[in-house]
Amino acid sequence: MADPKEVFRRILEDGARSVAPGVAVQVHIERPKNPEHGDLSSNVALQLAKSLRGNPRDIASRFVATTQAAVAASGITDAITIAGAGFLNIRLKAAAKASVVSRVLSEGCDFGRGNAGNGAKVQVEFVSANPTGPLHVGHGRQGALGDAIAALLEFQGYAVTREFYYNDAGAQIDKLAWSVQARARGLKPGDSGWPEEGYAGEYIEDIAKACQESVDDGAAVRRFAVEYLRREQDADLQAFGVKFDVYYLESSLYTDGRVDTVVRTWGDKGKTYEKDGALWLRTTDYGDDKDRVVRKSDGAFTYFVPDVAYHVTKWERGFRKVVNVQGTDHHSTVLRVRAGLQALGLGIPEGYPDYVLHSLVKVMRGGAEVKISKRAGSYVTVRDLIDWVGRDAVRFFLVSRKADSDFVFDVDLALQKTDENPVYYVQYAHARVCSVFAQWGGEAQRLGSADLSRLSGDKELALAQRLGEFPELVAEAAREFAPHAVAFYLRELAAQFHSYYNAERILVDDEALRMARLALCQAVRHTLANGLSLLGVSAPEKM
RNA sequence: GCGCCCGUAGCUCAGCGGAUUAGAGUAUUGGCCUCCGAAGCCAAGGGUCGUGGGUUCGAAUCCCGCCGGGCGCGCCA
Repeated sequence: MADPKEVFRRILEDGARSVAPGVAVQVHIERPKNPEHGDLSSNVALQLAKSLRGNPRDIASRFVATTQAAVAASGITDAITIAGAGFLNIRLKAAAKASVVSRVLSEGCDFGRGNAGNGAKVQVEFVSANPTGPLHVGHGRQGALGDAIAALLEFQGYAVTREFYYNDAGAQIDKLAWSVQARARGLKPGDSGWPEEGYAGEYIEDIAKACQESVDDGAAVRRFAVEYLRREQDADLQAFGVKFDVYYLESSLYTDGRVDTVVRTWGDKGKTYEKDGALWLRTTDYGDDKDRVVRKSDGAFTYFVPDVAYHVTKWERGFRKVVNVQGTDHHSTVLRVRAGLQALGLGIPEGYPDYVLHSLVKVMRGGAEVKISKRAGSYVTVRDLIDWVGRDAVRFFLVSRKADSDFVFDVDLALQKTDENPVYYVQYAHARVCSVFAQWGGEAQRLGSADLSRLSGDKELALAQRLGEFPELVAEAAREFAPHAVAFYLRELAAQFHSYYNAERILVDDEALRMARLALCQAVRHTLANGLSLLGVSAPEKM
């Protein structure tokens, strides 16, 4: 059976053409919060009231009259009823509610997959940490967010590339090399002769110890340190379950001439001018509050030039959709990069690329904020979090809030193995289903022929309806780059499942009923597993 | 000072291209283990949606002011 919601939508769309010919209206179908208002509801009559200048309830009754035959033929409900200001409500037949179960069983790990992307190339750039130290919790949030966004887009039919961009050449790399050299010479942070703004973390000493290069060979030390930290970051990312397809080096943009090309093109288009010994770009032409320096008076380019050159490569590589995941502390670069791209006149759209900016992560443990770690010095690392609470909890927690709200990571909560801990609560629901199947001992394939009309209780039908929301939910989460919606959904689904599981016995003697309930449980298991997989969290069979 | 973001139950947060009585979790209180996992379930209480205006038949949702908090405002990245 087709999705009841879509059936209802089509009936109302046809109804709208007849009630209000020539008026364009988007039919929204909602699931009312109040069960007295039925299972599905639409406010289309209220929407049309404005353009038709009519009473919403009169328009609603015209809808009821004109769709009567279609409703009767649809099989999903007995009648449309009018309520309140003019809402059109329907109560679904039990069979319509349960029908989603057979769909989930046949689609399995593909349940929820969509094809909005239709194979289009998308790039998600995230983490992009410079190789000057271990990854911090902010990188963790980016990793969890970016990877989940990438997974959501893949699930909607996009060809996704996960990319990591890093600066292997700038001033901060010089500082890194100096810090390692100073350590190798026996200096410690704060000693006289320690480089100004040098890196103080313990890892600097590790690098100094491991480095076989001559202390005086700055270039060699620098190369060694960058490689060392890249390896460390990769190990952390692997422990985090994040894999990148492309690592893009900022230095390559200089060596292949792309930076020069960008600056020259701006000049050719008359977008730059000299002032105070520097070269400036007219970013104010594109909404910036002041123009920006492109080439400093010492002859070096500012960071945002290679940034723009980098985004040109994204466009040239065929990515018409690009999502950059960054901290809100970088929000000023958004306008600048877009302005820089516009100034090149390459026909790149104004809003290119998309950004998801996330705010800061505060780590709490034992009622106090944790600000330092031994390894990194001044910040808590991703590795610290994984060591404390495990990868699944870190990934689930870090995507469970919308990106632009501050996040307090409660280490003690993440360690609890109780219902207070959302990730355990969701994983536990999955493990419970698996446990039923282990006791049943039958073959899951047989569930496809279960008679779903045996599902009749309020809880099981509500659970089935909840499953039916999953495809639309993930589609919207992908559109809005909002994986937190998936985390919320999973928590609600888990709660509903636990409630059902405690209220009803699954392995009843009545075989037909048992099979129907097992089919429902299996559908829940698939949906939980699919959702968790999008978030990069495992779905354990036992806990 | 300017720009962006946030302000919803004691706490942590959803909802915000307007629409039927504002949601979830947690905390609090009271129930539920001969029976598929009590790592669970059920029930109750708890909110002037920061604040003052405006638009609308209708605003947590859209617009403006104010208050409170975060981030950014470099010829740093």
